[in-house]
Amino acid sequence: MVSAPNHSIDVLIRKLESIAPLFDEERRAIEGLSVTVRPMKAGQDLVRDQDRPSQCCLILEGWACRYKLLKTGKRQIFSFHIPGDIPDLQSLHLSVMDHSVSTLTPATVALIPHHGLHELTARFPRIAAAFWRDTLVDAAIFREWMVGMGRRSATQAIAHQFCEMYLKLQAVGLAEDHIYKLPVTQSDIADALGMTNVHVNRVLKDLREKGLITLMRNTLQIHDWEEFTRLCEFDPTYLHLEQQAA
Amino acid sequence: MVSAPNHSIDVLIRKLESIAPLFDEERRAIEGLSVTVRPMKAGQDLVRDQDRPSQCCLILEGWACRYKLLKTGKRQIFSFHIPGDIPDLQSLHLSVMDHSVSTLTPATVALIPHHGLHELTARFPRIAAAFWRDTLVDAAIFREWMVGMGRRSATQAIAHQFCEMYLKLQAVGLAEDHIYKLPVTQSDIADALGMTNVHVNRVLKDLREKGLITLMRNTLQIHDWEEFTRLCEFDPTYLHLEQQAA
DNA sequence: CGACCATTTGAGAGTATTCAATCCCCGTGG
DNA sequence: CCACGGGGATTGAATACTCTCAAATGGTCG
Repeated sequence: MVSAPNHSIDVLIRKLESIAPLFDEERRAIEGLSVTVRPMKAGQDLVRDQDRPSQCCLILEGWACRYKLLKTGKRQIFSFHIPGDIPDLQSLHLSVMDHSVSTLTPATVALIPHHGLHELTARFPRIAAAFWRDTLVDAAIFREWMVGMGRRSATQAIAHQFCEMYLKLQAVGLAEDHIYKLPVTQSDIADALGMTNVHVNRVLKDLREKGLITLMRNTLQIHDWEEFTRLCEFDPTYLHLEQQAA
Repeated sequence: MVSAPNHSIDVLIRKLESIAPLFDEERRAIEGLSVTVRPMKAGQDLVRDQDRPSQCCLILEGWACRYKLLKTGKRQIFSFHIPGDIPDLQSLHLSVMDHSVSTLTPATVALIPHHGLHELTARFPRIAAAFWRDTLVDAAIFREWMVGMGRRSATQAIAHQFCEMYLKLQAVGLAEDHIYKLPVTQSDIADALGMTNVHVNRVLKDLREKGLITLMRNTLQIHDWEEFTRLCEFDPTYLHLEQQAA
């Protein structure tokens, strides 16, 4: 754990500015947040179910996920998170965690105390609105995952997941040309989509054999974006990626 | 469509006060919102996918749901809504709807213009925070539904759904003694849980034969709450029903 | 090289779906 | 008052998709 250089929080400013433009004063206030930067190993919990956190985790590098474990040991993953995300932003208003957050890869996170965020959002309603909007997009993604689990075939669900990941990564400059690093295991994907790792493996094999994707050493390439999105009925509206007017 | 008597919005004030206490000034400001009360038939859309609404719908009476239709005609229901809910509150910050909202029963709704809500939340950050918190609970419920679809057996998923509905209805005084009116079809339940109506029917039959529930003429009774919640591993934490301190 | 984890493959079992057909309840109209 | 009509509920039989259990293969790091 080291003291934070102020620019570590730039990734948050960029994220918020992708939601709505910020005034200089607002930007300075965000830069003034006191944060603690912490390196993490893969598979470490950032927050646990039933915790009552006093800080939020901003991901600076690496991937994380939100998940819940059932008594039977089954795991359901709710979301994947990449740099710029604050997976536990909800703890600002819901005191008890109803799920856990953990890293999927080695990662760097910035811990931001709640009181700093509370002051920030109270002083700057536009920042509060931007955070709120971010949690609404989060919820929209949850809904789309529900569609995948409830009403799409396994193939469509996985393809849809890959499309979503591509657009989210592209939005923060971590992907282009329909190629990206996918540093998660097939079991992670299975737990996200409500399948078994065995079945995920078979679907991936099928997608490869049909020439739709290349996936090796954690790098995914979608060969024909148009065809791929048609296959899984991918409509990016729910990601609300277009810049929101002020 | 008739002009709104001010007290029609009381249901919203009660809802918000169940989240966080309000000052008199805040309460008066909410009462000052101009709203339009509209009676609806069952199965009518309140908002549609791709719409750009300029108002939100507060449910005064009846049930509604959020859903999305796939090109194949399959439907996924994301949530059920009861009096006091604003199912499309997200439209305040996300201009384009990524899903639809419709009534499930005859209903009364109050339409509240966005600009009124924007002014209200800008003037009263505590009200904004209460709304935000409400959308966070919404998202928590989405996550729990994901667990149901992804990692619970059909029986557990349905039982869990019934437990959740009971607590939500009880919280607004519409249920007690583990009995409540469930005015939705088996197909609605199926579309909510990602199953077929046929399978829902078989699971319900099984729950009845095991003496766990009584369900007739849209009235559900859970015989043994303790046993029932154990059966489906129901933990109400995710509903965040405890009163939040100011 | 060995340990460990992830991926891959096979075979058999189950759960849920599909496609119909029938039943039931309730409101409407004759 | 009762027949009719329509939506929802119920049931059956065959099918399909996914899971479970197991074993083998492959890759990476110390």
